Amino acid sequence: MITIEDVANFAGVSQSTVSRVLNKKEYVKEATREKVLKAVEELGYKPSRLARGLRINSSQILGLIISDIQNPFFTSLVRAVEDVAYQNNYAIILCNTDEDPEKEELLVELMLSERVAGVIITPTREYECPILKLHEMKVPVVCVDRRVFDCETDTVISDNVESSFKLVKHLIEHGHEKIGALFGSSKITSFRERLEGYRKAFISSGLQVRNDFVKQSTPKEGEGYSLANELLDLPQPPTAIFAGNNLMALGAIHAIKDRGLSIPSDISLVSFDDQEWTQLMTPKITVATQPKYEMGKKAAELLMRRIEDYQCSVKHITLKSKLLFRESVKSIVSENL
Amino acid sequence: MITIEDVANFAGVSQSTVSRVLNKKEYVKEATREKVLKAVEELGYKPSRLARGLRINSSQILGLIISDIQNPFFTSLVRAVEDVAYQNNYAIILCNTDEDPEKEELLVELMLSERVAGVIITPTREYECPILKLHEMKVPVVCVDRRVFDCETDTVISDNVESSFKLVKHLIEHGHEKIGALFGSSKITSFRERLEGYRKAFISSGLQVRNDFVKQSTPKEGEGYSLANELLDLPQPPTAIFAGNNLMALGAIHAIKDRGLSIPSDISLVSFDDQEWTQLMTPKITVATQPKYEMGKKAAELLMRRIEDYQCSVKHITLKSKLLFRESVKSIVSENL
DNA sequence: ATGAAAGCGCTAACAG
DNA sequence: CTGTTAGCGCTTTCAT
Repeated sequence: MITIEDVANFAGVSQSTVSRVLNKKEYVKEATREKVLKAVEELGYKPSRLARGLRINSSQILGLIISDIQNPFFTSLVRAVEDVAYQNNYAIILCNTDEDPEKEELLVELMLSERVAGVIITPTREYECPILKLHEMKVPVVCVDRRVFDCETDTVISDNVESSFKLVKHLIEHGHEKIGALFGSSKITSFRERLEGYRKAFISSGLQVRNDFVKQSTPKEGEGYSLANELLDLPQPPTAIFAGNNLMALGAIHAIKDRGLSIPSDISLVSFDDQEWTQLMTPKITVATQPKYEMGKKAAELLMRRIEDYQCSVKHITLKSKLLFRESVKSIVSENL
Repeated sequence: MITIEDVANFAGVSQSTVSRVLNKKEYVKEATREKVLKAVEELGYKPSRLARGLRINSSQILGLIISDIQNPFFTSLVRAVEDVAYQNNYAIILCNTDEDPEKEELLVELMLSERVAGVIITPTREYECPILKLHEMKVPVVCVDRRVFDCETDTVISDNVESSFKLVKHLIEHGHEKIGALFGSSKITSFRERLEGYRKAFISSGLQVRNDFVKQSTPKEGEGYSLANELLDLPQPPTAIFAGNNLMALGAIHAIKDRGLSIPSDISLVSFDDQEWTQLMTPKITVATQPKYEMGKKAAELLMRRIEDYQCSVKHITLKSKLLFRESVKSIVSENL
């Protein structure tokens, strides 16, 4: 492996000079600059990012800690972060928490161990979050998709309360009053906010929220399936289901199909995120779609900004979701007349 | 940040001793071992992976270079690699080539720069691949999903020729002779092999392969859409389409829908990978599904093995796909009678 | 079984 | 504008 010393010798200059031209921080005479660049080229020199990192106590790596890369919502987000990271000559280390706070903590420690330049994270809970450790070590952090209340952190989320409100309002306007809801834990702010939107929609319509219709668990497909079954097993089952994320929606759909029921004639359904299947299946599913890529991009930009200036003011960005009204909601107003 | 020196001082031993107990390579007296461990615990010491990496000239990081994380096929693969990597205390750096050989080369250089312990890659082409650079530097490499002919490398792929053969044979058995095919470039071995399977199916049935029915381009949805349109525009369009991957299938489906045609009554379709939408849409799509997670897992295991012993024998693993015959193929044999 | 010391490849004062 | 020098935090001989 060829080192900075080799380059220096080859070019007949000192290591510092090589370092200077490569980091283009200080002035170097044009002639020597060219000599060095030629040596670099000739020798095919690639700086050791490890050595550099050790010296400046920070690697050219960003940590990206998400719930699960297999959730297509996060996939887009990851891609966005990667795109801006690579533009800025950062690599990214990707990790999944699987919504497990202990795993999250281990991963944060990994990030510390790797001396990453910054981390983007979807925290598993709003309090007692390991982000504090990052703050202690002055590692730039930005939260994405979810918020955290232990500390002040740059954040990018979508308008959960509002999109959720609109989705449920849409159901209510179509005559639904018994609306089952499937959410992840309320310790995850996105779900707490969606639940809040759900409640607000009821209240604003002068309706009572029935807590037995609100089911919460791990926001995965399997849980969506069993919680939907619990709803369907109720003596007076809901006429519509509001799924708190795309995975739970998938579970709910399978639960509905497995009972031989159909959407929307037997039961209506709304959910989040415009996955391929939501528009390919019959009926097309009504969803609120978050600007996933944009969220990741903004988060990465906020992180780059804070890496440049650790002291800059904290920003909270809320991006708007788009409502896509499709075919999965049946109007049952006539039945009430 | 607390260092190994702090731990040594706290425990009243030397740095070497601390290093020894932490790397558990050499014998240390039980009593001192405990003292050190207690100090580590007390102080909350996290070794700098950067410093360690610099010293041993290799980080505890694996490089994972894929086409595009947004392709669900790769998503599962990535998850598998991550799972075994973390089990072995490695982190992973994730990158997308977008099928661009230049980008691939840059990414390989990044890996070299980061002194990753090994890399798993889906090469963008079979020859002139930057894997050679990795070999030069004796960095362990394993190819996944695709092969490479420039050098001997551990490889994990699926049985592309065979699964492709079966898929096309299935179409032929249902009376289809005009079968359009959508593939990525033949420089990508998986597509070359799938094309080979396609050809073999024709030959084994005593049929002629019509080259104007074989379309190749970037294996993305957009290209799938336009190539499918080219096929549909033919004076004698095919009665079935064989899509070379899930993205191109999606494009083809949209092309078909946009023309007001329907599957399978107007045109049959088969493809790869059991994505959610393939079984949620009507009709359910007949596919060959590759053991994605298993492929990633095997690849990661091969890599761990080669990291342990760089000289071990090269392995080529081919995993079996499963055929899922569903509703997207119409029998047209009767029409021929 | 343990300590002392050197050095991995780089950057950043500090001189000049 | 450029060179000298001193580490960053760790592992690894080499002694003892």
